[in-house]
Amino acid sequence: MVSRALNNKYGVKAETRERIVRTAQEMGYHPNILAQGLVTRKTNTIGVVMADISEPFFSQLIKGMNLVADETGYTLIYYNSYESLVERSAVEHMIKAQRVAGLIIVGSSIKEDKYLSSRTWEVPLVLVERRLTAPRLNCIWVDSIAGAYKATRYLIDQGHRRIAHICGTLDFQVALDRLEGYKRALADAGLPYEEELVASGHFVWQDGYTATKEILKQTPRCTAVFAGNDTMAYGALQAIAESGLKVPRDIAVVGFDDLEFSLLTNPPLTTVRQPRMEMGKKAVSILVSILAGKTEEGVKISFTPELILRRSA
Amino acid sequence: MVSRALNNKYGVKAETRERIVRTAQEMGYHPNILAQGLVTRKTNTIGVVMADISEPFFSQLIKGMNLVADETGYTLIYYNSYESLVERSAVEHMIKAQRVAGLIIVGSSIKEDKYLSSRTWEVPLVLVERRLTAPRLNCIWVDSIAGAYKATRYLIDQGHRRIAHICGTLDFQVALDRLEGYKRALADAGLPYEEELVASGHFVWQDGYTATKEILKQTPRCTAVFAGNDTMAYGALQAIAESGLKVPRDIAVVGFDDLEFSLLTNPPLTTVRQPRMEMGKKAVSILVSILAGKTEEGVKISFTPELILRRSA
DNA sequence: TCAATTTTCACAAACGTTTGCTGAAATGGA
DNA sequence: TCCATTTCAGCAAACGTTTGTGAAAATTGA
Repeated sequence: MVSRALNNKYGVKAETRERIVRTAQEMGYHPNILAQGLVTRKTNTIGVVMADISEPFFSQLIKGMNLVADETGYTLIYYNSYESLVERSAVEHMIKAQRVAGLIIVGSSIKEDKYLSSRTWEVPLVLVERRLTAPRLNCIWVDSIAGAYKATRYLIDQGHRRIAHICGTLDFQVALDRLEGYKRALADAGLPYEEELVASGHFVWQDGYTATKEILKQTPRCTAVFAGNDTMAYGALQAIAESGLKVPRDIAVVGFDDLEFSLLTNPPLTTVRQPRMEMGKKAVSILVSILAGKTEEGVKISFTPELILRRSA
Repeated sequence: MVSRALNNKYGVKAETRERIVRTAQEMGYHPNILAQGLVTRKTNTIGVVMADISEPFFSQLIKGMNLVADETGYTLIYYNSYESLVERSAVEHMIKAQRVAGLIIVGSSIKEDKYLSSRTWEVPLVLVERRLTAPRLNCIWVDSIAGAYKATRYLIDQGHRRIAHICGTLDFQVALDRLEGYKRALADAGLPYEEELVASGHFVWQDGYTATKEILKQTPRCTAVFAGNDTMAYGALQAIAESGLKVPRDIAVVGFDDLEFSLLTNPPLTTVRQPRMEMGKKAVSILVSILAGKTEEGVKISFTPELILRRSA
């Protein structure tokens, strides 16, 4: 019958199938996706949960996800969990009400770890920017420890001895990891870890700015700042400029992420690049592959970040 | 029965309804959205078509749309029409296959005008950044003519007499409008319109950069550049900096859009602000209102942009 | 108390697919 | 030619809702 013909199932002569497909085309037939979902008990919808879709960090990630979703015939729906804790209801909602086939959760807080790990979800979960050990959880992340190590090591190799670090919210694994990478690089170079050189922010411009202002008051002054992300590095650049100091002559600055705008700062920002579009693509393709039964759950993929040398360090 | 109780329909005693709702809650009941859509023949899905979701211009727009969609119980699905012409199939696809209840199309090219205007669509269409007269089409746009007029006028008032304009792709109404606003301001001030002071780009950084490099070669040199959007203004700033000239001392620069980064350029960019989040909110709320039958189709809403004075002009 | 009216409740059809099942037709081998 | 096997076609059930319809129950007015 028609359904079997269009879906390439058994029991239809090739010639008949072709005729059916052709006339369906002519009649402008499009299957009703709702009826399909209802009877097959699965949808072609993937839910994506992230903090705030408007943050520049996410744009390339989203683009990558959309690209692969288009190719594979899946539809993405986005949910903003502005405060991380709301994420819980977001997850339930997407699974229960929206009937998503799978879920991608970007950059959840470590506070959610038990929640995410403790149960087996009705649908496969892909965690981006997280590395959890729970066997059913699929994780994709950039090795932030290695990235931070590279950045710090580079500064040390350039002769810097007092290197400040503005780390992100420590509820997030990436912030912890970047701090860890910073510490290790220091330790490996035989440099002391000085508490007063580490400030904490929330990954936003304002915090990078304020933290840097504080750090600049210290004597002896640091000669380099490694920011936990590019946005805070922009704040650092601003604070340094206002202090009348020159980057990189007086102070070097290194960021993390390599946002598009980092090419355009003054001076262009040396930073650790995360392959954001690649990660987005990977997140969807892994999930699709799991949904198709081609891949076992429990995928763990780590990307290695790259230090991009520009003029700020 | 249960359905009527949960949906607040007639024929259910208040007390019974409450009991039903309560037990439904206890049982963790969530209605199957597909079955609902199937029988009511309508979905709670809104399709959004734009050129490229990863462009910074769209982020606030998306945020605003998501915000209102969440509130009103609608789900947004995004489609990137990388090349504008692909938009056609995108529109068909969303209506036919995805069964969207309505469609928001952001920044379509004027080449698509006949296509969009010529027929009455199965679902309501909201066009953002466009103003078309077709009676069934709902349009939301920023008055780019007024915005460009304000920007140019401001430069004139500051004493500039040779003002360059880098306009965007002239397939887009906003580019035409901004050029028009520029011309009108010139005319009103009794200044000549000089062709060689107008360059054309595609709204991207690189084009702003290249165009400015060219313009700077002219003698007498212009003393101000009005860019068709902020991204091209960033390119202009870069080109000017490389020429050894100072902004705003030697050349003033004004942009259009007021992207987040425009606060962080060197110097911070004077620009025409578009209320992007507001527009996103409005787009969805209008559409929802039309879908609910509360608003007649054919809505035309124009926002007035604001000139944000910073240090680049 | 009884009829008229209103409220409540349950049944069943319908939405547009997929898919198991059954019988018919075609094909192949002897 | 006939039986066994394979291929094909179509019927009907099921997915989980909404909603029209009609019966039963409750309420009202006289």
